[in-house]
Amino acid sequence: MIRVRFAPSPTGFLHLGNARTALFNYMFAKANKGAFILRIEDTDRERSREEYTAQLMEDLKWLGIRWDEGPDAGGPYGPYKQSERLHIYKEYLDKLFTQGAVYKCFCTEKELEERRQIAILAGRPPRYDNRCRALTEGQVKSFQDAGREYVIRFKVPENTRISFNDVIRGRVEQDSSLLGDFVIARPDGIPSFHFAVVTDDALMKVTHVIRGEDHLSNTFLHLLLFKALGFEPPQYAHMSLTKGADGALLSKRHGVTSIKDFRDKGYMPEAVANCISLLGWSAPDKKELFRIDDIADAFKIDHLSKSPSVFDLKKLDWIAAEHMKLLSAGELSLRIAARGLFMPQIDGVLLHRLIDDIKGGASTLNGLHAGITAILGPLAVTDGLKSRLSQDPARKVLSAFAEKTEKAEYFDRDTFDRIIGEIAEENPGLKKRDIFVPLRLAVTGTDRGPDMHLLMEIFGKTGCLDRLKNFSEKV
RNA sequence: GCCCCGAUCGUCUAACCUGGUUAGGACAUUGGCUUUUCAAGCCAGCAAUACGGGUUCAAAUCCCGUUCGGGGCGCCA
Repeated sequence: MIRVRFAPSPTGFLHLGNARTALFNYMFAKANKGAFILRIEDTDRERSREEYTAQLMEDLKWLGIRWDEGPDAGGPYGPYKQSERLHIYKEYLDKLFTQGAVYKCFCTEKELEERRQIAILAGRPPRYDNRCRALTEGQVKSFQDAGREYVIRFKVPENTRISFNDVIRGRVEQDSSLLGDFVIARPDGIPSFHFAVVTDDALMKVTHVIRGEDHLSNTFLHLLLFKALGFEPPQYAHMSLTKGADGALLSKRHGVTSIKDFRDKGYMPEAVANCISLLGWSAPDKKELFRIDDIADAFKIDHLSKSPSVFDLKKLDWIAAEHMKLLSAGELSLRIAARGLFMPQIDGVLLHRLIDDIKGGASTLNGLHAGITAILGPLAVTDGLKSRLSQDPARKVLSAFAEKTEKAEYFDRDTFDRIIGEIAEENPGLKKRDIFVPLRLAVTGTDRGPDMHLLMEIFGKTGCLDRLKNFSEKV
């Protein structure tokens, strides 16, 4: 049985890049009928916050990602929060001590930092120099007696070629001599990322670790730990990272990048998920528009690109508009209502026709809602509008239209067409656009929008005349 | 600095593994059509194998180097 996990640390909002990692893990699990585990990596006590865990889970669910095992769902290998697994790490840490695979390091952070700077200046790799590894028992004892704090470091074997077969990248290798002895437990006994990850992946029987390329170099350390602990390592798949338009890794300064941001803007979850799945991956049939759950079964992990990709908001807007078109007006108004946005009070059938007419032009629910209210809401007569309509032929068209409409007994589609036809006849020089644009401007305040027939139907005879009158009074 | 990874249109990508394509698609952009403006839709155009060697009858594809980009070298994850 294939088992994968997504292991975020609750130090902020779920980011587009992390969401993408979660999504690929989810799809991989689904495609292979495996299990998807959510594990919260909250060993950084200073930065981890409980509310971020809740937010993380909410964002994941919003995107349509469900997990089989996790802090809330439970599961056979829990607990799924690292802060609740401290006793487990302690057990394995003791084991490593017994084996002599680790040692106590009394270097202070300040010392370490100084030596790091010196190393960089001297052109040496800024890694730990392993000096506490050589401490005698007596030295260790006297340090401890003096009450000095210590961390636990793992003894990296010397001159060993570490290599593994990455599912996406193929063979990857490095010489262990380049690696310094790394910290696996802090003075308070809390494990470091490396130690917690390896222990948990092993104990949770994770078969495939799908994560960002930023962890590629860490994998060498993890492999060493797996070996020391006597566990079989999982398969690794390191995905390319996502960058902003400037080529730098996607971060807060690129603007809208957290899942919460997209949600707040009114993007629909299926569109966001669709869009980020296209970063570094393409569906076997080359389709670009889909719902994740519809294509997940065809997901192939080795189809992932090795090179980083740039997130393009324009493409998201297009995908989002396409998803908008796929939904019915009824569904769309439900979703808008669910956001706490109010719709103007007009006939439901007409409203739905209006939504169907303009939904393809919007990328977000907020945008769609704004479009609707802009059309139906009170008309703001701006100076720009005034200057465009206060001269002929616009002026003439408007007064002719008002006059004829006033006289008309009915105000339906045919009547409207007839009136337009008459105005055209009476003003031979005018193109149809010369008639429609002023009319649309006077009635809706904008030169773009849905079909005029629909608009006239929505406003009705009196509505139209009121709007025209309101306008002429202000000019 | 050292190590690891990568490189196809402006962007996302297909073709790479298993050498032979007019290097395909999508977004964006440009033009046209349609039209009840705009949008949408439809059609068309622009646009790429980073560079240099090698292997081969043949290289985007395999190999080496250069350049460029990213990541890592934390008591962050």
